Parts: sequence; structure tokens; C-alpha cells
Amino acid sequence: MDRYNFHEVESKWQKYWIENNSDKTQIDKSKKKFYCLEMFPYPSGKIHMGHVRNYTIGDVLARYKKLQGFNVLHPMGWDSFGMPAENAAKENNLDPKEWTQKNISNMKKQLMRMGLSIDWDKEISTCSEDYYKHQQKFFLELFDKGLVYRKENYVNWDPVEQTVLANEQVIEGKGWRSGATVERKKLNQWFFNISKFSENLLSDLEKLPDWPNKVKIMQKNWIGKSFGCEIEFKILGNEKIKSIHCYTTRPDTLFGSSFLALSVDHPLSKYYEKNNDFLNFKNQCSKSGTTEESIANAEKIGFKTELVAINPLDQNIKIPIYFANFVLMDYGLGAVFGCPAHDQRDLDFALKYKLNVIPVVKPEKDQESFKITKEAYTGEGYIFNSDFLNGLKVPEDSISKTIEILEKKKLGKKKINFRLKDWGVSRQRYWGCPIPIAYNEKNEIIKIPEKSLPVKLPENIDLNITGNPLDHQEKWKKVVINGQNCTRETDTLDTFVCSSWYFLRFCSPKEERRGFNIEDVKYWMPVDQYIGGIEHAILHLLYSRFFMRALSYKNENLNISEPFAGLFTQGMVCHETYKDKNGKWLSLDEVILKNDKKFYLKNNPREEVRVGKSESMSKSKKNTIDPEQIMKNYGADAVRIFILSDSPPEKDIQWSDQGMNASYKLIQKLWALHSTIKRKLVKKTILSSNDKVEDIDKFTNLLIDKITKNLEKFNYNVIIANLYETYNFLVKIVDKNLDLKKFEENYYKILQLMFPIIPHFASECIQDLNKSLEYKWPEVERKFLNEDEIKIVIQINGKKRAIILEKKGTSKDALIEKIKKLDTLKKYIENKNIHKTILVKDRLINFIIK
RNA sequence: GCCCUCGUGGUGAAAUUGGUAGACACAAAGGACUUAAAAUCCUUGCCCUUUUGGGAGUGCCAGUUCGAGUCUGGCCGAGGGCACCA
Repeated sequence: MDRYNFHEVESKWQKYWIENNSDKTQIDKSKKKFYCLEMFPYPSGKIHMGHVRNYTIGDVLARYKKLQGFNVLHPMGWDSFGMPAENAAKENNLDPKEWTQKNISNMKKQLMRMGLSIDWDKEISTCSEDYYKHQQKFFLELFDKGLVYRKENYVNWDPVEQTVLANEQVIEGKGWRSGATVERKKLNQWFFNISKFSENLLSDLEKLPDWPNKVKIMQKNWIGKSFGCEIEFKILGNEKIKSIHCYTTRPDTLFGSSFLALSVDHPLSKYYEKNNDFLNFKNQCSKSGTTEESIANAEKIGFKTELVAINPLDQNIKIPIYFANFVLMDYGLGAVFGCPAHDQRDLDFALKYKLNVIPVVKPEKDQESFKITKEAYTGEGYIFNSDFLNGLKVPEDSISKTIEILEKKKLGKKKINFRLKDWGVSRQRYWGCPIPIAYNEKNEIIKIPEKSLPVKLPENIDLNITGNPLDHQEKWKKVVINGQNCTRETDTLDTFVCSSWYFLRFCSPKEERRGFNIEDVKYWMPVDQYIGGIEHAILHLLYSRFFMRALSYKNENLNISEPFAGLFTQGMVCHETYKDKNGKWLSLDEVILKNDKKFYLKNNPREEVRVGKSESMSKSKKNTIDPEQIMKNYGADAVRIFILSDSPPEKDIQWSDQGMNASYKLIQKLWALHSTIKRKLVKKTILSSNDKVEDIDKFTNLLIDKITKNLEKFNYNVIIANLYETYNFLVKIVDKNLDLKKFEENYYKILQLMFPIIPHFASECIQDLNKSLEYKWPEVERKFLNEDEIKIVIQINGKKRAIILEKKGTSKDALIEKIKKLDTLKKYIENKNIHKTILVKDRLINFIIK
């Protein structure tokens, strides 16, 4: 018997698939389409196990759908703009473009080694001019539709790097590279008007039954719809300021209000621009940082104005007005009324500045002892201390009734608010898509004319300067548009813009005039199954949903709102972590496992290593396994088996060498079995035997049924178990007396079932049997599933007591007769009063005995 | 603080959606083969019983039901998301 040589077999089939254009796809309207897409990778240089898992899951699905007769689009590309290229370039004095291209070609080789059924003719790369010129056109299209605008906004500013940082790049209030304390700075930024679609982005989540609930809930919370009311507070005796509008979701607590609080950026702050105390206060607020920690721990502070507001429900109640650090300008109206008794922030503030605390909601129970001290009461109950609102039930009646009253008195208006903010897309970076805009000498916005697109990135530039590299490109910046001297926009687009439409580009990757061809998009979109990491649950997926709406907006030809009909979020690949006695991370090849099951330092075998919990593989924790090495040692098919086995794909998986080894052994065992089967089929050996011949028809058809269902439900780990069951079954019957023709037919079907999971191995076996390589997904033949004999479980008072084999469809009476005769059950039934008998047809019978 | 998810052997996990709990695998122990090891194969897996059998058992406590891992309520524990959003 030959040992299975996966090196030879896998490279042979990979070559075969390329030469035979096995994975090329084109539009074919006679077939049902299936668009299978995995999130495209950032070309960091090497694929990691996360990629292996992601693309294995997608590939199994794509191959399965193809066998089912679908016209499958399964493309791959590169999310190739972004900071790592720029940083690598800075550190090693390289060109970001060259660095990126080198990485792409290396990673492409690694992906091809995995044997993925990808149509590489459709490969795209977001940093190529072919791609980003269309993105610039989309930018201008959205600009014309009024969905893009420029405004001043606060950003995280790194004073050393002279650049804006994204929130995730701010670690404990400091820049992740420079370590400098991050400041809040106001800058002119480009924005996409995503909030225009807030309501639609929220309500259409209901149209996505094939998305994980978790992701939908995360998006729902992120969009953050709230129902409330805008209330007008009149200002007492002031010439310039007549009134202030506040937004609240709790208008029912209005009688409990004891101050108004304004954001320091509130329009009224202009009246305090020359007040040094106010400026100091504002300065203090901006220093407090923007990180979660600093916000949570920040003390509530305020600046008291001389202004006094009148409670709209009672002219006699007059309250002071503060500027306060905890009020945000970009939510609601930047002004709130403080009700300390029923809001913790307001209470903290009131206690600090000795303001009134007036409870207006009391719980149904504990009415006597009810008192506000250091904790605000936000629960249910009844309104009191509130004149004509008294007695209303909180929250069911109180909020809506109060809004009604306020509207009637013209003191307020019902209002819905969203937490979702517009998407700031400006980045002060070189390695991104240039924004196709310039400014004339009056600083007016001028669009770059379409014929001048793309605005290309200048090449061979020095990145080792502080600040935005493009801003230093004096020659590049100067441009003449329609006779006007202009200066180019030097910010580039957030790379999330690139990934917000790449799924459309895959539909027509070669189209030169437009980003995509509308007919192609109408055929392929939406993506039927999108597969990727949960870390993109909000940003990327929400941005893509927005972009699809933005392109369809005011466009008669395009009417797609949801880009991804189905979404699957796979879990991470984890491995144990190791540290030395000083707490320094150790990589996997720095430690060895000794016979006592403990880990020791490789270069100092007496020092024991501290074993940490299993965490997702990452370079910083040094617990990565290199897929290239693993594929060299075990082969792509074995890696596919391992990555699918044991854990369901949506859960985290633990890397284990034993597991990898078991998967490898399964391939070897299957090959040994195949060799035996082939010998038997060729020689037409019929062994004389009295063994009962197992019913292979029944087994195969049950298997088809199980695997099909498990594929549809993403139970890929169970499919691997089914594969083991198949091996165990075949190895048990192969040396028995068999109907060879029947056996061969069934075995061919089984190999076709294996194809999506281990495509190289299955192809090799099929070819070895001289069978057609034009496979299709086998169908279940029900006649083989109809068993004459069925296992019936016999229960006494709900406890299993026996299992008998019985003819299908046996009646209750006949069953009971038979059971009464069984020796093993006599002791339960004889001389007992059978109170009741429950029959689940062809499955179970339960006797209730008293 | 708010929202969500999940608790099944030594481990990763199955369980036709209310009907045989632990499929399949990893690890372990014992055995076979072998001069030996590796590889391979077989057996075992909680409690009582020599066997036959029987009992307990899906985080804990109740409930619904002939029957609950699955449904309901409460508690405990783990993980994830959001968070001055008024």
C-alpha cells in the first residue's frame, strides 16, 4: 500500500483546477446564482490561522453550492490601504506600494496552497488606481447627492505625531506610538451623512433573518434610537438669550429639575468667549481626555452662568444654568435639564454644587422609607410632587402623558433621537485613497473634474516627517481647475471606505468606466453568504449597509439596500500562552514539554514556564502557529479537517497538536481504506463469508441527508464527525461479502460528499477509480431510508427500560401485546395497573403504572 | 450601570427542537502485536452488584408535562458588547 503523498496530490489538483478553469465564473442567467464572500484580508505579509479558518469555512460552502448546481461567485481581494504599510515603510525606508505588493504576492501563494476554489481572475486590490479611481467618483457622486460634507469636529490629536488618531489607537489616554497625551482638537473633516439613514438602517435589520441576532442587537444599540421630547425653557430677563431648548427622554420628571446644563460647545458659549473663567473651564474640560476610562472616572464639573431659566410647567420655579463637562454637543441639543433625584450624573453634579434634589417618582413599595441620598432612583413607580402629573404610572403613562400636555401647551415637541453620528472619513495619512477635492484661493470647495481622475498618490516621497505627508508635497498640492489656482485636499479616506463597496466591484472587476456594471450587480447581489470575524459587527458592516443605501439614493437604476443577505461570524483560533519568570511572553518554539507534562524553557530546561490561559492567536502574545509550516507538514486537506473539527465554527477553537495529528491520521487512514477498496473492486474479489452484510444503501443515503442538513446549518464540526463515522463504517464492512456494484456506486457518492471538505483527497480517489470528475451533489433516495424495522424505546413511567425492533407502523395494540410477553419487562408490567399508555409513533411507548 | 450570549464526562463537543443524554474525537488506564520502542488494533470510563441487573446524573432551586439538556420563574457562575447618549 502506498502512503498518501499529499504534497504530490495537492499540488497536482491545484494545478488541474487552474488549468481547467474549474473556479472561473461568469454570468449565466439560466442558473441560480450564489455569491459566497469571505472578508478580504489586509496584506500584512503572511496569512494567519484566523484567515485559514475564515477561508476554509467559505470554501466548503462555495464548493458545496457549486456541486448543488449554483453559479457560484467566490472571489478574493486585498484591503491594501492602511497604516501598517506606512509604518513599515517608515521603519525600513521602503515604498509602501512595493511593500504591499510583495505581501500580496506572498499571501496569494499561501492562499493558493490552501486549495481554495477562488476565481483569481476577479482579484482586486483597493490600493490600485483601477480601484480607487472609482471610489473617488463615488465620493463625488455622494457629494452631489448631499451625502458628503465638511465640518469642524473634535478629533483625538497626537501632538508628537502631528496626526489624528482613531479611538482604538488611543490607549489609556496616550498615543499608541508616541506615548504622548492625546488632546482634543478641532479640525476640518470630511463626513459621510450616515445618520440620514439611521431609521432605515435600524428598521431594515428586521429584513435580515440570516444574520446572527447578536450582530443585529449590537447594531441596534449602536444606532441607539430613543424616544423623547424637546422642551423649551424661557430665560428670565435677558436681552439676547430668550430661551434654551433641551432634549429629554424623561419629560415626566420635569417638576424635579433643579438646573439646566449646557455643553461647552453649545451655541450660547459664544457669549462667554471673552470670559477668562469660562475659557479656563473649557480648557479643563478638553484636557480630561476622550477615553472610556477617563470619561467614566471624570468628576462632574460645571461653570455657573448668571442666567436663570423658568420651569415651563410652573412659572414660579426658577433654576440656575451651568455649562457642564458631562453634556455632549453632538447628541440631542447639547443642553439638558438636570433632575438629580432620578439621574445619577445629575445627582453627582447637584451634590457637588449644593443644588436642590426633588424626588418626583416614588416606587410602589417602600413608599414610607423612600429617600434620595447618594443614589438616584431610576426605577418604576408613580409620579408625585408634580402638581397635575401626580399619580401617573412610571414609565408607561407618565412619559406619553407629559409629552401630550407639553405639546398642547406649546412648550415642547415629541422627538426621536439617534446615537449614531456621521462618519468622519478624513485621515491625515499618506497610504490611502486621496480625496478628490481642492480649494480655490477663497477656500471654496472645488471638485476635481472627472476627466482628471484618479487623483493619484505622489510616489517616492519621504514619509519620515511629522504630520501629514501629503501636506508637504508642495508641487502635488498645486492644481489649476477651470483656470483657478487651487490647493488639493491633503487628507486621504478612511480605509473603511474601501471595504464598503468592494463586494460590488467583484461583480465587475474589470469594468473601466464605472465602479461596477449595473447589470452584473443586479445578477450577483446581494452577497448570499458573507463570512468573517465578529470584530466587524458594527463598523464595517454598518458602513457597507450605508454605502449601499447611499449609492441607491436618488438612483433609479439601483435599488439595493442590504448588501449581505446572510452573515456568518466565525470564532477565533486560540492557543495557550507562555511567560517566563519575569512575565515576558514566550513564543511556542521557546518552550518544551517534558514528560512531567510541564513546560520548560528550551534554552534553560530547568526553568519552568508559566502557562497562561488560551487566547486568540496574536503576535504580541507570541502564541501564533504559522499556517504555511503546518500545511507543509500535514497538507491542506488535513488542515481543513482540523480547522473544522470539534468546535462549531461560530465558537472559538483551541489549537492542539494532537488534534492536528488526528486529522492527518484520518487522511492516511482514509487512503489506506481507499487502497483496500480499490484492490477489491479491481480484482472483483468476493470473499465467502456468512457475515451479515450491512446495508450500504441505507448508510449512504442517511449520510447524504445528515451532511446536507449539517452543511445548511453550518454544523461543520458535526460533518467531520460524520466523516469519522463513514470511515468506521466502511472499514468494518470492507472485507465482508459485498455486492461490489452496489458498493462502488455508494462509495462514489461518498467521495462526492467528501469533495467540499477535502477536495484534493476526494478528487484523487475519484480519479483513481476512473470515475467522472464532473461531480454533483448526491440526492437522498428516500426508498433506502424507509426501514422495515424500527427501534422502539419502551419506557415505564418515563424511564427507558428496553429497546425493541419492530415493523414500521405497528399499531399500539400490537405493540402492547408483544411487550407484555417480554421477559425483561414482566416484572414492571405483570399484575400492575397500567394507568395510561403514550405512543409516539415509530419511536417510543411509555407506560404509566400506578 | 445597561444590553446580549452561554453553563452537558478529564477535554473539545453531539443530541432529529419536548421523546434512548454523552454521537464523533482528544487525553488517560489496561491489554494484544513487537526483542524493544514507535505505529496499529481491542477494552474500560460515576455509584452499588462477581455477572445479570439497578441507581444517580446536563451549574443550583422550584414549576409545567406521561416525559425536560431542551419550555417557565428565581438564584449562582463565565464570556462578550455598549457606556457621561440626558
